[in-house]
Amino acid sequence: MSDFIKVVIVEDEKDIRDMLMRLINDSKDVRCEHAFADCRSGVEGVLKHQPDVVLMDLGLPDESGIVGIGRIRDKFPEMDILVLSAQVDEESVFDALCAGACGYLVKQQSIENVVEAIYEAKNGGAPMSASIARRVIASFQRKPTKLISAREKEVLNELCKGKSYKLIADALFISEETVRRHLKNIYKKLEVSSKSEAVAKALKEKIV
Amino acid sequence: MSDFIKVVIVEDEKDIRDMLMRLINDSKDVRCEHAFADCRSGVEGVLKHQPDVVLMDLGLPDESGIVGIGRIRDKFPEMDILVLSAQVDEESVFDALCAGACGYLVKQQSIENVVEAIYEAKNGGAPMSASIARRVIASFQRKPTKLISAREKEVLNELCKGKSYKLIADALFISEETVRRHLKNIYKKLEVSSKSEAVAKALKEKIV
DNA sequence: CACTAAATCCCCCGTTTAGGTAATTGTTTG
DNA sequence: CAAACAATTACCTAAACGGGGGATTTAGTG
Repeated sequence: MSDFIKVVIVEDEKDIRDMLMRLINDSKDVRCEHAFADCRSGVEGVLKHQPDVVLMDLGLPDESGIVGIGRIRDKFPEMDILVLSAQVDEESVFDALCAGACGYLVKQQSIENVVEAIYEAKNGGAPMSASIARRVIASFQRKPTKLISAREKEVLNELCKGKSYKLIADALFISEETVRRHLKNIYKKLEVSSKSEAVAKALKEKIV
Repeated sequence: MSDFIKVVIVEDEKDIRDMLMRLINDSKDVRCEHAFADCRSGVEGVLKHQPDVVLMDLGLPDESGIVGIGRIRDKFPEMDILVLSAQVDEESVFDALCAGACGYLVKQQSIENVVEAIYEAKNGGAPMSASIARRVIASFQRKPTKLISAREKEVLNELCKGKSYKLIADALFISEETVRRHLKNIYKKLEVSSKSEAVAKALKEKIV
């Protein structure tokens, strides 16, 4: 067993791949001996060599790195997978994190810090480029929804606990009829037509 | 207008407060002239002095820093609020982020890096102690739920779109009766008894 | 002061849903 | 191979729900 942090790279651009390898192997405590240029062989290589950390690109020629992350995750849930991508769109970021990445580096911003990020990942952290981190945090924050009134929000809140009309009525000390009326208004405002739809929308849009 | 990043501290322990102030005022580009020892006066001070960054403790004598964060957020949504707390429990972390914090530093781990974190926050980042960052990221990942079968997961998926039995049946090319049956099983497994409850649970527990 | 919006309560009616019981067909797995 | 489980369909009933009316009170706003 070596003392090095073993790294595998999956990245299609040869220049970047080589640069990453050099950056890593010039640093102490980390070592990269295997790098792959597409997703399928990358995943295969990762499963075979079982590194401590994977550096994963997203825009790969054969299939998205995101599905690769999922595959690796299924086999080795403890492995640290760091995304290193040029893509900064909402969907790529969150899909990658949902798939199991433990960090997300934007190529343009953080490629020189990749070794530092590897240390951080091994240290139980979650290295992210600043802009990514901010967006991740922002995703927790409720967006201000003028549409729904305060009282309606309370009703919606109870609804999201899965309560029936009757239970909501009890919780808010109003009649079942009033709950029904609020729900009608909420449905109109959210453009939905059932409790489950309303709950789904409310939770996804972080209204509650 | 000064060129300094203006910082206000809200922290009840005098020793820490003083140390933070020294750390900040010994660094360049940042300056702290106001510090408060409880939440209410802290919020008041923040609203009055309108700093660029707020350093906020959570365990304050009068009320939780979390409500303070919310109050500040309501007035100045663009202000960067950094939590600096000893509390590392799940609830404190996520409540603080939901309330509007843009970063979370664990006192024991990151107090020396507080100035660095302030720079990072002003730079559009979201400074977090390593363990916090990892937990934030982990919260995106679907927890492996053996309980629900693959087919049931599909049904649950459609359910989370707010569909009726009939529409789910159409979407999955099965009879309404089968949908009903799946739902019954899902309800049992999730320990719920209605569509909205199931949707709420599925989305909150990230089953879908 | 009139107007509006929010919150409250009421009725009706048809549809949807939840829970019970039962049965058939594959697939997986010990 | 038998047992267990997943997926499928069926029927019945009472309760819950969604959409359609209408009404009152209070608070805020032009």
